[in-house]
Amino acid sequence: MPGTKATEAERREQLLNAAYEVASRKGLDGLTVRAVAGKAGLSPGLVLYHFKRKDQLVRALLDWLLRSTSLLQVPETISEIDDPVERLHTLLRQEMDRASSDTGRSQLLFEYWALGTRHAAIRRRIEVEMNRYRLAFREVAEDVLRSEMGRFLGVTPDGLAAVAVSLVHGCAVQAMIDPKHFDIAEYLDAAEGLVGQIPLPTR
Amino acid sequence: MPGTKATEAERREQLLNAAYEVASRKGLDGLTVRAVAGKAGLSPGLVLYHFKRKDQLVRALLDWLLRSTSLLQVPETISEIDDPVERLHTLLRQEMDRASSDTGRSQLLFEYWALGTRHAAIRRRIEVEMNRYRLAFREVAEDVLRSEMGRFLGVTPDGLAAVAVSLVHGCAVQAMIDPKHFDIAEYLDAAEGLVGQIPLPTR
DNA sequence: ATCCTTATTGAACATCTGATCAATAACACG
DNA sequence: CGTGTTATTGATCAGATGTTCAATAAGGAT
Repeated sequence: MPGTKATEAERREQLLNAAYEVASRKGLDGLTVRAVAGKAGLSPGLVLYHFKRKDQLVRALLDWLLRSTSLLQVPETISEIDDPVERLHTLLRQEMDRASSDTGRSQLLFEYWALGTRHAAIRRRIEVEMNRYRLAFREVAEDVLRSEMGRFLGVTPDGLAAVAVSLVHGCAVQAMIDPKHFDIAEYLDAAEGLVGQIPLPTR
Repeated sequence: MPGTKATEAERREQLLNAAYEVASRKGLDGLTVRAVAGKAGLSPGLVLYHFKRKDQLVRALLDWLLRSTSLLQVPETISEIDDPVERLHTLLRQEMDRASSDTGRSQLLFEYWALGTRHAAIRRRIEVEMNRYRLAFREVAEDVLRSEMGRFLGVTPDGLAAVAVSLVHGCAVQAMIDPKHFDIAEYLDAAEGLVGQIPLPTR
């Protein structure tokens, strides 16, 4: 009674897509072997044939998530900007917009984040991603500090990068939990106003 | 075979204490009726006698958590500070220190936060707490903007307050997930350096 | 002492979960 | 066409979990 076969890669991808749909609707709690199988129109046994245990499916879904949105990409349009402060502004703006629009994916990543608190394997995966993210900001932060040495006394590139990361995460989280009281434009203005008080382009 | 009785309030408190111990060790996933009963040395049936359903226990534990650390308290030592910028600095420092030291409680709150994404009742509870928190910062933020009008163009009190909240949460989260790469002193300096570039007291 | 309310117990039930596995058919290959 | 490999199925198991409930005793009231 088996159905048509498929290559390992194809089936895994199909199952991961199903897993994402399930998890993004029902959360990580609702992510069950049977639910994934059902969503994919396949049998429960098959899910565990391709992912030996459930936690391997959960980890694979996290990898899939991170792969399908490599978290920070600095497009040429940004790296071409001359003024470092304005470059940081633009980068922050881009990331906050993305984080606060992509609510579905952000929610799921948020759940993984909380899960990482207890499960070392998940935590490690998130650590490296967070590092990658922070380092991308660090480069721009270095330029900012170099170009305006006197202004930021005692501020290190790492510190500034960590703060930038917080601003993005904080934006995503507040937009997720309490969208009504959260005005993203105001938030952006405040964030940019802090990181170098330069008359902003008309808004 | 029943054991000694207790008043409703006492038993609830005892069970909530047990629930906290279980949840802070095993996470919200590990928070099970039997585990709570076991930790309290009572029977599983009794847990559901006092909290009719499990999700009521979960909600009660969240209330208990929030009650036992009313999230932001502005002590007189802070409200007495004259300079608004320095007042904001001190408040930020206090909150970041607390958030990054109290890791156990912070972790649990973080899990509730993620849970709120899916469960409206939890989310609402967190919303009001987040509002309370943000409003406390808003007052100080207003003073800062009033005292240095020219410096922060286009920055509103709400925006600045939201950013301050992000800085605290971001600090807590980064300290939780990746304590190795997270230097809190650097982070503090960077955050303070942004919120008003004033020569810091020697560090 | 006796009664009555009720807090407490622990067994039992129903459900859901991850996991196992023998049976089966799809497919590649000779 | 025949044969062997293996992807697929679905029933099944074992364990955990939330919830119910009859039985029981504890403690206050009379």
